[in-house]
Amino acid sequence: MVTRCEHCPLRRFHLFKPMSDSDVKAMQKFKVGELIIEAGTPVLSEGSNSPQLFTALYGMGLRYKHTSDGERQVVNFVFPGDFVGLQAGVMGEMSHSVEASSKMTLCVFNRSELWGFFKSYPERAFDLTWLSAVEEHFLGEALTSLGQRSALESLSWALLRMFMRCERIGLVQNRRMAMPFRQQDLADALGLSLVHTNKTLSKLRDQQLADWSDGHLTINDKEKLAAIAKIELDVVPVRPLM
Amino acid sequence: MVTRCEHCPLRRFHLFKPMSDSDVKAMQKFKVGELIIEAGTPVLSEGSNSPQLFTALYGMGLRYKHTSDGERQVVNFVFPGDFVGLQAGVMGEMSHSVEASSKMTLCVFNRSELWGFFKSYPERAFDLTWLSAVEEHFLGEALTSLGQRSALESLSWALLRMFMRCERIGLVQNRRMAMPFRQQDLADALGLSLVHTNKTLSKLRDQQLADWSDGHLTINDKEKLAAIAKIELDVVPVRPLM
DNA sequence: CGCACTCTTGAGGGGGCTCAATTAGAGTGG
DNA sequence: CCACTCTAATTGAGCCCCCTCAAGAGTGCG
Repeated sequence: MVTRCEHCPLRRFHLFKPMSDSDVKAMQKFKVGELIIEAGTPVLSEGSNSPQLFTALYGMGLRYKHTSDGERQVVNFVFPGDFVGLQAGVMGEMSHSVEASSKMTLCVFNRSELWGFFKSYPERAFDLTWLSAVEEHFLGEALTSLGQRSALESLSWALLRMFMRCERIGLVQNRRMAMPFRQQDLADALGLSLVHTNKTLSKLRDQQLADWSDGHLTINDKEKLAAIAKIELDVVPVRPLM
Repeated sequence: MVTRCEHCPLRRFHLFKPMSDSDVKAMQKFKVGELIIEAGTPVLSEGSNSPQLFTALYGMGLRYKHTSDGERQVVNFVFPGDFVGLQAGVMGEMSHSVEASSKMTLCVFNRSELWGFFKSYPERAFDLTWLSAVEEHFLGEALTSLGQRSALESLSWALLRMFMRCERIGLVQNRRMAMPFRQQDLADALGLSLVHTNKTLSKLRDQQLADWSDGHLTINDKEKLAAIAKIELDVVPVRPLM
């Protein structure tokens, strides 16, 4: 049972730029199916030349790279509405891997049709570039977080960012959301050791700022957390949905 | 005296994806002039909604963000051939600022024509997306560098990256190139303190690995430096030139 | 019940931070 | 031509945040 784009459950959220009817039709023509995978399954591999592109529909995952000494850097997290595989689509291969952290459903597109898609639907091509720019924006922010902030600040930033992203797509109920990642994932994202990540998370819990345990994140006071993270609360930019 | 795109001095370098005649004509129609600025001059400001987009033709600059506590994070460096302002073009505003570190010449494009450009030249639109993906790739690498590497490794990585980038566009002569940045710029890029950056640069100099002084960078043994930086030597990806 | 994975907590050491002072070079103006 | 200023690079001293090593506890699974 494949969801048709006109019934896409994500479209209604204001996080996404509104789509015209012709946008929706274009996507429906481009979409070739759905992929359902279990937690822990790889979606795309670094260096691979995948024939497919995806949009996350349900579930969460992470993007990561391997360094030559076997370490892992988590580049970003994947939430519903995120587009996956653009690099392979235009550059020919992925510079990072993507893997599911929970059970995921992804819309599948054929990479071979991407070029025709660009020609036929310039508005959507524009949106794809936009999306890429949003991604770049986010990485720039992550870089800043990593370069300038203490562990407490970095973790506050990361948790709050994820929380606010998920709020916008209806995944937060009662100030609580599912967070299927491991502490190691967040540590690898922020360049911290697992041990120190754990201790800092305890600190956030003790101070009642953010409680991440049992696979769920609870945030009661976003203002306080934002003050520590040194970010504004109103800055989840609107982005296109592909 | 404005350079016409068919005489663009950058096109001949293999760093860039070859351009077809129609590509060149498209760019010539899109280009509205050149901007020449002195070192220290801002090109684009964070949050600004610039009416113009640029491609660096000569000179170097840097991209940076300000954090709410007044610190500065250098996101990336700008070299000839880099496209500047894409974020403003698609998202409506820049998420970082760009400023010249040396005297620069930039090709100028009108942002208002970007949308028409996308419709008229889908190949070029595709290339723009590609470029954005390259940028994302680079930021991912930077994130890894910052998150996983020691100061010595990070600095080796950064210097070697810049050196190899400039080699590809003919700016290296006799293993030596102009490097108009300040130590503070590099420190802010890598999330290091100025003091420690300085001491680590001395170390690289003592070990005869990389000598950056008097505004010039000399690298004699790329292999050794690459070993420290933990990167391969053959990985400056081909990218489109806009 | 043993193995694997994740989270947790303690102890000790070092890489990179901050504070502070000096040197060198480039203007600028009297 | 020299005093004054400003910016960039340099070097020393002391300290702390975060790292590594190590061990233990909780949970799910074959």
